[in-house]
Amino acid sequence: MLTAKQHELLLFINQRLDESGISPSFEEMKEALDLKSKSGVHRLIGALEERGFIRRLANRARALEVMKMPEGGNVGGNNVARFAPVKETKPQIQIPVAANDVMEIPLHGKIAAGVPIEALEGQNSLSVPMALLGAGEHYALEVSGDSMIEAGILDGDYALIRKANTARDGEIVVALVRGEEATLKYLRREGQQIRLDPANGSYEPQYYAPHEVEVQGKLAGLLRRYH
Amino acid sequence: MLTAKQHELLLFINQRLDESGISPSFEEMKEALDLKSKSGVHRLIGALEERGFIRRLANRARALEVMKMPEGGNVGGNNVARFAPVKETKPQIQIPVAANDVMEIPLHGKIAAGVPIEALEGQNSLSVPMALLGAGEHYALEVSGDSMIEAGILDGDYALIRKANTARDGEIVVALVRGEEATLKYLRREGQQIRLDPANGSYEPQYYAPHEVEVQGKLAGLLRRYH
DNA sequence: CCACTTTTGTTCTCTAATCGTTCCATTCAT
DNA sequence: ATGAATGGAACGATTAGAGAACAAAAGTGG
Repeated sequence: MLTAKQHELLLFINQRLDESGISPSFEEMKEALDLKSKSGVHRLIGALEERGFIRRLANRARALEVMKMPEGGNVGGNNVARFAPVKETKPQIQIPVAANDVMEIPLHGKIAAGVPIEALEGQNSLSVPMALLGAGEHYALEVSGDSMIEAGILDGDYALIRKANTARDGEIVVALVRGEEATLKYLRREGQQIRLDPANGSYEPQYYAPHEVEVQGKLAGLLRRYH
Repeated sequence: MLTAKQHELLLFINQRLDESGISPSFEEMKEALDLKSKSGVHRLIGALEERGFIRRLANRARALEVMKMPEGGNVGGNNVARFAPVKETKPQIQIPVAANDVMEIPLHGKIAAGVPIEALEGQNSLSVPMALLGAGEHYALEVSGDSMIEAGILDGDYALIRKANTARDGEIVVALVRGEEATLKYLRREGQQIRLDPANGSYEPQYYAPHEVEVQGKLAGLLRRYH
C-alpha cells in the first residue's frame, strides 16, 4: 500500500504524535526524512492522505492525525504488549446507505464499563446524519456513566467515534487502558505522561505511561434521545 | 479459485505487506515469482483484483492492499495469532436497524437569542434518522448560549424539537415568551404561574402568567458535532 | 485591537529515477 | 496447430528531490 518514503514518513509522524502529541511541521518532517525541500514532504503527505492513513486540516499548521498504520508497523510507538490483535487495519469502506446523506455505522456497545470494545462487536448499527461525521471510519458507543457529564455527555447518549490512533491535547478520545479498560475521556499530555481527564468534579484525572494507553478513536459527534 | 501462480503472488504480497508495510513493486514481484517480465505480473494482479483478493489504487506505485486470503493461507505473518482467518473483509455493508428511515427536518435557526423562531425560517434542513424522533412533526434549532449547559445542552448543539402545544412538568420545551422571545427551558408549573427553568446556576428561573408563554415544541433529541 | 514578524504550509518549475501499462512476438503444452 | 502463458521492450505516468517565491496562520508588542 505504501512506498518506502511514505512508510517512513508515516512512522515518523506517528512517533512524534505518540510522544508529544504535537504533529511535526513540514520543516521537521523534511529534516527527519533528510530532504532539502518541503515540497517532497507535501507530496508524501498527499499520498498518505489519499490512502487514508492520515487526515489533516487544510491550511492548518501541525494539524496531522494518524488514522491507521500499515501492517508490520507498530502503532503504539513502542512495543506494547498489545493484547488484542488490533485487527483494526483493513479499512472497511463505509458505504452511504440508500438515504442520501445518512450513514449506517456500527454500534459497538457501551463504553466506560471496563470492557475492551472489540469484545462486544455486535450486529447493531445506528443511522447517523452524515453532517455529523467527517471523513473516515466511524462507529458508535453508548455512553454509560456520568464521568463526562460536565462536557455535556450524559448517560445513555450515543457517542460517535472516528477511528484514529492519535489525538491532540484536549480532545475527547476512546482510550483503551492497559488493554483492558476502554473509557471516554479528555486526553492530555503532561511531560512524559498521558493524562486522562474526566469531566466530572467527583472523579480524579488519571495518569499513565504512554504505552499503557491506546487511542482507539476520537469523539466526532453525539446523539441524544429524549422520551 | 486461484491458480498456482496467483496463489504464490498473493502470498508474496501479503508477506511483504506484513513484514514491512510496503507493497512490492512489479519489478520485485517479477523477481519473486522468478519471471522475466513484468507483464505477467500485471495479468496476475488483474486476476487477483478481479477475484477480490487484493485492491489497488489505479496508476499508483506500490499501492496494493490485501483484502482477504484464500483458505489455508494465514494472513497475519508473524507476530500475532490473527484470530479470524479473515474470511471476508470486503466492503461489508452494514445492516440497517429497525427504523431505517430518514427524515428531512427543517432547520429553523438559532434559539435563545431573543428572536421569534418563525421569523427566520430558512431553506436549511437536516437529515435525521427516524429512530431518534418519534411520531409527529419535527424541526431543528441550533442552540445558542449556555443556559442549558447543566442539562448537557451546549452552545452549538442542534436541538431536535417535536411540535407540541403542551408539555408536562419537567420537560424541556421551546417556549415563546410574550410573542417575542423563544428559549429552550425546563417547563414547570407553580400554582397559576409558569416557571421556565434554565439549567445553569448563573441564571435565574423566570415566572410568567400562562398566557404569556406559548409552548412551540418539546425537546426530542440532540445532535452535537465535534471538530 | 492593530501592525509587524516569524513560522508554517502551498505551489510551481526542473530533473531524474522508478514504476506501471501496453502491445506484440515467442514459447509451451495439449 | 491452437490457446494460454511468458518474454521483451517501448511508452507514459508516478514518485522523488531540489529550490524558490508566495500565502496563510500564529505569535508579539504596543
